[in-house]
Amino acid sequence: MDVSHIFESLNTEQRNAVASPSQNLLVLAGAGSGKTRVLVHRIAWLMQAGHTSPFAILAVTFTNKAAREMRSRIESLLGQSLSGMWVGTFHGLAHRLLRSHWKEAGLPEDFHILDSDDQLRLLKRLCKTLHVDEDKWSPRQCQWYINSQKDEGLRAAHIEHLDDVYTRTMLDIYRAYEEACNRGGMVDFGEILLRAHELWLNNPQILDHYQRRFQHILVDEFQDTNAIQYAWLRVLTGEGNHLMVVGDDDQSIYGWRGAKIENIQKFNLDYPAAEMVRLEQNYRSTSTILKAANKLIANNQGRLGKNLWTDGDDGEQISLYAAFNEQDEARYIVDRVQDWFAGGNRRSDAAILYRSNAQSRELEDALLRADMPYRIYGGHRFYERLEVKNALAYLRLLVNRNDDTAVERVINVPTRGIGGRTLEIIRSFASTEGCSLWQACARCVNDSLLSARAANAVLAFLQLIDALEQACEKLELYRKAEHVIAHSGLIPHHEKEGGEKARARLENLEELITATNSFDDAEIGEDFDLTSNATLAAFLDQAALDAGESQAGENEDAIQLMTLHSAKGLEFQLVFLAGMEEGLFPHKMSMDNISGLEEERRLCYVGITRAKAKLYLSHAESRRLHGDVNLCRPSRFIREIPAELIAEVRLKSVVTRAVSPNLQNGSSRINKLRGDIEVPQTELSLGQRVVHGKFGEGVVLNYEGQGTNARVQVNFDSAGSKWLALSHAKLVALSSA
DNA sequence: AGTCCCCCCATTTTT
DNA sequence: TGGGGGGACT
Repeated sequence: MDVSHIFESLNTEQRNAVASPSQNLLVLAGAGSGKTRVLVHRIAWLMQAGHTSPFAILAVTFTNKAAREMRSRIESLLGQSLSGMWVGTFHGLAHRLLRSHWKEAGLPEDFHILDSDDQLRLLKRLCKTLHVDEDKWSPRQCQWYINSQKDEGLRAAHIEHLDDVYTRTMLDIYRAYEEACNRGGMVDFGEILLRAHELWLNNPQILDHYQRRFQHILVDEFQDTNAIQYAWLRVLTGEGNHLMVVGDDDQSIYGWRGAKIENIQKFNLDYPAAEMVRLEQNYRSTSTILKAANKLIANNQGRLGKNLWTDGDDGEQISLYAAFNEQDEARYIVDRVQDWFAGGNRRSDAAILYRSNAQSRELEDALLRADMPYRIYGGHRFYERLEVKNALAYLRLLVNRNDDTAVERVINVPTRGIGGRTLEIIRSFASTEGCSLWQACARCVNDSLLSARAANAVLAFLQLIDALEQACEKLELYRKAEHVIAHSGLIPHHEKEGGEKARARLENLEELITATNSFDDAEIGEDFDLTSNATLAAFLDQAALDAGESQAGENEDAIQLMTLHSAKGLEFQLVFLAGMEEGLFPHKMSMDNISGLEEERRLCYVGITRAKAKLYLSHAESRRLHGDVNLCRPSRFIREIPAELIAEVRLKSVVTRAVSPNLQNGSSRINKLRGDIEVPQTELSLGQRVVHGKFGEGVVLNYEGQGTNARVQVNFDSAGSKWLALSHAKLVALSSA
């Protein structure tokens, strides 16, 4: 068969990777080097040149979005549908295994998935029951502890009873949590991976089956795998399996949630004969941007090593703006975006990236003032919104009455007179009898364990769910959703909140119906009966495992705002890295140890390499944080970029920054370059008339503090009265004429 | 049961 | 500075 079309658009290294005969292959793919392309073409190559059946291929990604994109790109390259091929996230694939082999995995057939919100609610209740001192151990902390242990592949029983209070307390809760999950048939995200791993260890015949089946295993974003994901892969890859992993150690930015950069750095230790292919040619950015990225990341130790290059031009210099404060920074950025848009470009080709979400507010304000459409990524995901989760809980009860999480959630939403006291009776009945909350409800009503009023209310709830199920029995999935939302009382309940909030909630409920309507059961395969409970259950699983991409206003031409973390994998013509300040980026929580700092540096590397044509860096000399003003030094990352690549921006003109090697203090250099704005501070006195770069002219009203802490209050003619840090405000004294 | 107020907290986020 | 959660009060 002619397979030349698979190679046509590839460079030499990409071809080497795609057609590699090695059993184990590590593709070290720099940013913008065609990583997904190589994966997609490799699969096409396996199928067309190697006559590999799609059934023999397993492709793993981290997000559902990446999985969908990969599948559709392979399909369009091959011009055929790939229904037999397993393409999905670690969680999605592991979940699929558990559904097929629930018995061997020690799960009930109707087990359901606990998302992080459900998990937290459960932990809150457990902490109460166990009388854990909430001031010392927050449920959030427990959640973090349990999830990190599971990420490491550890169950409570595996952990040593160290003699410190922390471990002991956490273990008590972990054990109680495991027990509750087992009793209720609940599985959290970490548990999905853990069980899937154990499934193979405990059932050699099942493992053998999948090892035989998946001759070729491909993993994307390998630098993000955590211990349990890696262990799962290790077990799956037996004697004869072929493993290809693609990743970039320089883009590992999720160490804080368990990702092990060592997995990629030490790949050749576990797979000794592994071949390594480097993809270093970059098709995204200008040479200037790549040089900056290369130099920056060279400061990290223990890298596999890689040097990005391009055929293309140098492009524009990187612009650096030293803002007076965060407002000035935002204003500057918005001005640049307006110029860009006025120059005939699309707003959506520009992105503002920042380290922490709190930074978005100031930027939003400035964008709003400038009447510039914007879109913020992140925030609550669709399926995690309160109203959506409420509706899903009702739907879950149709499938499984014994879903305690769902009962807890909606037994009194909307309010039907089942208060804390009643619920407490039901809960304790359930735990002494070892039955589900639903069963406890029914028996408490029958055995008259509740007051007449409470009993009526509980009965009404039970009857409501039964009635909903009956009405839904023969309906298609989206009709079910429609009916449940309409008759659960959720609409008036959320309407009552009033205002914009209520409107948004009702819209989301509508959106949920749309989502059920377009739910594509192709992914589950065989079962096409849209009215079956199985279809509903499959939808609910998908809702738990998929963030729900749908975002409002997706088609509007808007500038993109997001954290550096969520920018990974994306690219934009124009990129702003805002808040390049010590303590913010690198963040103060991560800068006191080498590994934290190096991860921050990788994050910066990710940010820089998002830019195709033009990169702006900015930092504020003072920034309001948690209410009070902080003076900020420019980020060390700015200094790690060669000075000749950077053009410093001043208010009215652009000057090229002088090349001055190895200056220890970046800000002193900056001040030197701005010598013309600097002013001897002794000239200021009360009543003195001054001019400020941003606020214009004003009169000194007051001052306090000394040295670097000195502040002056100035009453500006147009901007009103402000307190300014004297060492940073760059006030120029005017003759008092 | 619902509202209001106070106190505490404050990186990054996917599944 | 501001949002969320918990407790107390109506």
